[in-house]
Amino acid sequence: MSARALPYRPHDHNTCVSQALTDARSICQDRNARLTPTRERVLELIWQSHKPLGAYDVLAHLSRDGHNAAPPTVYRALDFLQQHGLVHRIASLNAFIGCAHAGEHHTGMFLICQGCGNVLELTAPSVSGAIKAAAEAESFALDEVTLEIAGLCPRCQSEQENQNEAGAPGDE
Amino acid sequence: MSARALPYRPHDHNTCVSQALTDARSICQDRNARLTPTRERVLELIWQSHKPLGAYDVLAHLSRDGHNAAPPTVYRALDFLQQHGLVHRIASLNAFIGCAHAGEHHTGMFLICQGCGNVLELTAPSVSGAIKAAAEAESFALDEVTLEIAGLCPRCQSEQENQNEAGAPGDE
DNA sequence: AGGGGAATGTTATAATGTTTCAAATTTTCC
DNA sequence: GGAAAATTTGAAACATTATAACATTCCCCT
Repeated sequence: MSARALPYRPHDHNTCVSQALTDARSICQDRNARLTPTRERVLELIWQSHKPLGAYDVLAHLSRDGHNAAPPTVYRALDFLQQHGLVHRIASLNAFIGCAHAGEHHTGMFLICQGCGNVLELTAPSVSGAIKAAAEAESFALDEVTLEIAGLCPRCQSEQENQNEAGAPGDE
Repeated sequence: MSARALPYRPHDHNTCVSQALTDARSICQDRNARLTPTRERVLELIWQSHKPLGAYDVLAHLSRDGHNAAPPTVYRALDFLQQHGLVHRIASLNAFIGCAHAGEHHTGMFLICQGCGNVLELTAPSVSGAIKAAAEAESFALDEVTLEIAGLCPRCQSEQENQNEAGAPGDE
C-alpha cells in the first residue's frame, strides 16, 4: 500500500458524497426500499465529511435546512440507513458514519483518529478470520462484531512529531 | 478446549468475586492507588454476575445499601476502576463488567451473549496480532481497541435448538 | 376514489453521562 | 502533632443521547 487511504489525504470529497448517494439509490431500488427525501438528506449530511456525526448534529443541520425535525425523525432515518448498510454506528463515539463499502457484505473495522476525528473503514479478512476462529474456539455463535480502533492517523502522527501546536487539522 | 469458559457453566461465583477483590486490593497497593470503600463496593457490585451492569444499575444498588449517591459518585468510581484495569466498559451496551485479567497487560475481546446477557472476556493473540498488522498497513498508530462480539453462548445455542420457549435462562 | 401499509410529525419522557463548586478526608511535610 | 496541599466525596444542576406513544400524512395499489 503506497497511497494513503482516502480520509487521510486531500481529495475531492464531492465525489465521495455523490458516489455514496448514487450507490444508495441503486441499492434501495434493488431492495425495494424507499430512499425518501429525509433519508437521503440524512445520508448526505452524514457523508459531509469522514468524521462521524452525532444524531443531534444531523438534527441541527436539518433544522438549519428549515426542516422542522424532532429526534425520532433522525433516529428513524438512521435506523433505515443502518438496516440497508448505508451507514454505520460507531458505538464508542455514539455517532454515525457513511459506509464505505455499501452493498458488499462486510464486517467493518474502524480506525478512529483521535487527532483529526476522521474515521477510516476497512475490511481485513485476516482480522475477521481470527475473530471467527476465536469465537469458534469458545463455541460461541457469532452474530455482530463491533471493532473500533482509536489512535492517530498518519497525518496527525507527523504533525505531532513536528510539535506543531498550530491548531487541529480538520479535513473537509 | 474441552471445559467451557466460566460464565457459561455453573460455578461458585463467590470465588470470582472474592478473587477479584483480592486482586484489586493487591493491584492498588502496588500502584499506590486508593481503593476506597465506595470504589471497592462498586467493584463488588459489578462483579455480582458475569453480565455487564449499567452505571445507573450500580447507582440503584448503592441506594439500596443506604448509600446516598449521585451519578458522579458512580462514574468516578468506574473511571478509577477502569484506569486501573479492574473493570471494562462495553461500549455497545453502555455498561461495565469486571475485568477477568486484571493486572495483566491485555486487549480485551468480549463475547456478549444475546440470550443470557453473560459476557466472556478473552485475550486472543492471533486477533490482536491481525488488528495490529491491519493498522500498521494503514500507518495508523493504534492506541485503544474496542472489540465486542454479540452472538449466542453455547448454552443459549442448545436451548434455542431445543425450542424451549421457557423464559430466559439467567445465570447468577 | 379510497383502503391499507409505510413513513413522518409531535409531544413527552427515559436513559446515560458531565459540569461545577463546596465540603470532607487523607497525605505530606515540617 | 499540626498546617498546607492534594485527593476524594457530596450535592445540585444540567447536557447529551435515545425511545415511547399516538396522531397524521403520504403513497402505492386496485
